[in-house]
Amino acid sequence: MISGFSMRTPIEKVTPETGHAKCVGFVHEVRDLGGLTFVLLRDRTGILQVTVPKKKVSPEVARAVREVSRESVVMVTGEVKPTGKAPGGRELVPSTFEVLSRAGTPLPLDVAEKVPAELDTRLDARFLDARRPRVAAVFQVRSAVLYETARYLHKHDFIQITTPKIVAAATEGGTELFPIAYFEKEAFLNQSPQLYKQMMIGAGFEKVFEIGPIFRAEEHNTTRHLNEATSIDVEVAFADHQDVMDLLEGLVVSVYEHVAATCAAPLERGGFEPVRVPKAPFTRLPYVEAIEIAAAGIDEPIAYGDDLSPAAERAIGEAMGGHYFVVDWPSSIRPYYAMPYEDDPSICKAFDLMHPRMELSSGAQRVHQHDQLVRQIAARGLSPDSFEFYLRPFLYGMPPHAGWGLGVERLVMTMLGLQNIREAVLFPRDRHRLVP
RNA sequence: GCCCAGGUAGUGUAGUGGCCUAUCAUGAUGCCCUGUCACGGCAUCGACUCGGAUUCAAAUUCCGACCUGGGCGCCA
Repeated sequence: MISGFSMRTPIEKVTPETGHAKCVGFVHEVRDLGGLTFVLLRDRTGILQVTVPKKKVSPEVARAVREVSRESVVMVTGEVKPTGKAPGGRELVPSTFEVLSRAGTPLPLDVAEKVPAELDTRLDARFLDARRPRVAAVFQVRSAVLYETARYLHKHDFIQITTPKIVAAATEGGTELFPIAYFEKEAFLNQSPQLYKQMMIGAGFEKVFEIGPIFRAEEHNTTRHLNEATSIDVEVAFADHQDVMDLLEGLVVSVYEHVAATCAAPLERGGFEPVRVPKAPFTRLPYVEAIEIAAAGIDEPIAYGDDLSPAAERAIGEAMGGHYFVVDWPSSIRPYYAMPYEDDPSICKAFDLMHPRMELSSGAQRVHQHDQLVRQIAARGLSPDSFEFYLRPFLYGMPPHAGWGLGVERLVMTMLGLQNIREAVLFPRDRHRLVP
């Protein structure tokens, strides 16, 4: 009878001194030498060698070991014995060996990874793929990133909010939205909490953040875009772009430090190098200097007023060698809500936080005066009437404010050197993938 | 959306008109093996995405569909 899982010993806690132990996990590998069989038992903390001398164990144990398949779930009890012949200097000799759930054969992919599997194959069988220590490490890091982000912001007196993901209209512009049926009305999945967090500035919350999903219906097909992503969104009242850049770089450094401090073991099991904590402050590179660096580094022409292409970002990233901000962007290529400089309205108080490989975050001081917002919307050829829902809070007292949005997947991806952003999501949604 | 490259056993691959009754590895199944740690040995199993065309002959060439990867655009 199965009982007492709470009494089991995590594999990383099994030492030569453990004595009697109960361990549970997956059968990572079976090596049958004839009279002697080695079963590698894996839980999320590591791998333990179970050594089975067939003539010295009970017939029931011998039969269970003979019949077990790779990746079956088993519970094993027995004596832990110190030995120099086994990994970790200890092995478990079973007195009971119970198969709790037998894995079918053949497996859709090789968890032990003697043969690699393509990402598409892996995502189709993500439940198996995630058993691999490398994949498990990614999501332990992602969890640590989210934990430290929330802790850091709470510690800085932020209020965590959650805002609707089902919205009535395209409010921010610049991207395609997913239409959905909302009873008798048409609705959309929200592209960004931008306007809601600004409303909470209008509500006097002063410092708000949200960690939540964002949806983009863009038909891109790259290693750095998702149609459903997770965004860390921050908005701060009585702050300018410099203030929120300081906050952002402090957060990024703190997140790296927390991952370095808490995820060393899973990263090592997963075959990752230890994370290297970036040094603050990050360079603040004016846009005009950025395009000069880009122009010198790439063949394609680049002019003032162009956005930075991926090739340009890589060229600048190579020159910068670490995280950096691009600041003082031309107002013409930033959204209507970015605050122009008072002395030169052709540039604005917007910024991007860059990792050498790609953009991580965008932010700005926002326009907080209703009249100015209306003018900037109109100047972009948009109709202020269709922004009524957005503009209304600005009529009744809106503090000056600034904020940013930071992509969780890109942060994890660049932190760990992942080649494809889909690796940083358990169940990614891209142009073609809707299941699992 | 545009462009490029692909689709061969469960997985990863080799194979550019006949030598393919399709390579190798891993896996699965059975047998042997008491110190493996990518265990080893023997045997067996298992695949050319779909439809059409060209040809005496197609995994291989052509057309279409579907699917996948990547670059760009857009975007974060």
